[in-house]
Amino acid sequence: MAIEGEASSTREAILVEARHCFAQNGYQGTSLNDIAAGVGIRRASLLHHFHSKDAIYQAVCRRALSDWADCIDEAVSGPVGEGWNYVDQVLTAAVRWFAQNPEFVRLVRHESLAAGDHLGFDLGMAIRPWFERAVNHFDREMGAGRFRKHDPEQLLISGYGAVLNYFSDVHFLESLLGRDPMTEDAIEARIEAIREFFRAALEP
Amino acid sequence: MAIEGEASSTREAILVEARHCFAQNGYQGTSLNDIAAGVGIRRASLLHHFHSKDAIYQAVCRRALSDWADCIDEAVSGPVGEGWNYVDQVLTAAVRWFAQNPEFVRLVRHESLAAGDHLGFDLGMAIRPWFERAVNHFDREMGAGRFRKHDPEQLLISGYGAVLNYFSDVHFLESLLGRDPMTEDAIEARIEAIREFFRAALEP
DNA sequence: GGGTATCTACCGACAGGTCGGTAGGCAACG
DNA sequence: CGTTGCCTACCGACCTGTCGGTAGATACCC
Repeated sequence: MAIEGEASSTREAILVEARHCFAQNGYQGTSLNDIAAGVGIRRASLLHHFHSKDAIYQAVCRRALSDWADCIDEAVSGPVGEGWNYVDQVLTAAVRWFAQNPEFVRLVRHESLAAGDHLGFDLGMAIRPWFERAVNHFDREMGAGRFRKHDPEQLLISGYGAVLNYFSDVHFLESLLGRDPMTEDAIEARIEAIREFFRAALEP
Repeated sequence: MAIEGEASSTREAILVEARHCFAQNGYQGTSLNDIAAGVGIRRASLLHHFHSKDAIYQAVCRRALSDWADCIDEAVSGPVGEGWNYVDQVLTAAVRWFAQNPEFVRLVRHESLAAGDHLGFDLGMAIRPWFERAVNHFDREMGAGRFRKHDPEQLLISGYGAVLNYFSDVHFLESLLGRDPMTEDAIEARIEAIREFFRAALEP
């Protein structure tokens, strides 16, 4: 259920360890030896389960994306509400999920930074349906006067940046703030700040 | 003057090409051959000017950081103003500089994602003085009632994410939006959106 | 002639990937 | 029951290519 879990089969163990390595050091920064060592087998044995490094990476990405899709689907599963409370509910669920799955966030960041070479998947295309749905929702709400008028696309891009950055650049924040940004208290404070900030910008 | 400029000496050409490569593909994803090919010399000739890959990277980082410091120093060089206009002025200058120096942004992103291995420099420590200065400014302004009350640290972290992300994840945005996010019009729209969003959140 | 800048040639380390082979589980068959 | 054949999981040895870095020769320039 949780994306950062334990392993049963060797294949599972490989996926878990590979996600950890790729999230930590990116595709280029991870060697098959690193993954194999983490699992406790040799490199040749890795390639018995996956026929290439690329195949491992894509499996990791596919799994991560599907976990995330589950989170979003669950968050928006109920009836579409109106006004701040509904947006707040979805936003909070998403942020909380990111906080619990920092490896996913770092994987995404590495992927979207990797740029030209489409390694794992086209992240933009994958997210697009949710993005457009959210844009339409904001359009409706702003049109109905329940939110102040902003460009919904720009708003979502800002939110995406403000949220994901916190969990991907943990090391940077630690040295900037001089404290651990991933303690339970710090995360709760961050969630609260994001909510307040968006509420301030959105509520009429 | 501009960070993305041309070269006079070979050493300069190396720094320019290296910044381009490191920004595009990160430290691990850039080989000395890549840089040398871009400059038009052999790898061994690179190492005549810089005694190691690390030395090149650190020189690039030092230069980039100092260029950015110049931008900030200039933006806050005048007398410290009050209220939204002053913040708006500094914010706009910073965003505009990021828009003109996307390689700097990608360099920073790669660096803050690289995490454990302090390759170039401690970015958090380097930015800290400006960060604290900004926190104090917001504290004063909020205390004086000229801004709505927020946690200044959280506010700045949100802003940092909302701003930098746009220029670092260009490829992601291109496939998400289905259009080029770096055209002049798109950038102006982005700047406007960021200003409006922060104004909405800050102004009482 | 003494530097400076560039080159070719080379090195050891390590990358991803292949190959041949081994140990053990398991079902079929005499 | 024993043996035969097949399968999965794993391993060590090896391949090719690329990496960062070094050494020495050469060409040019003051």
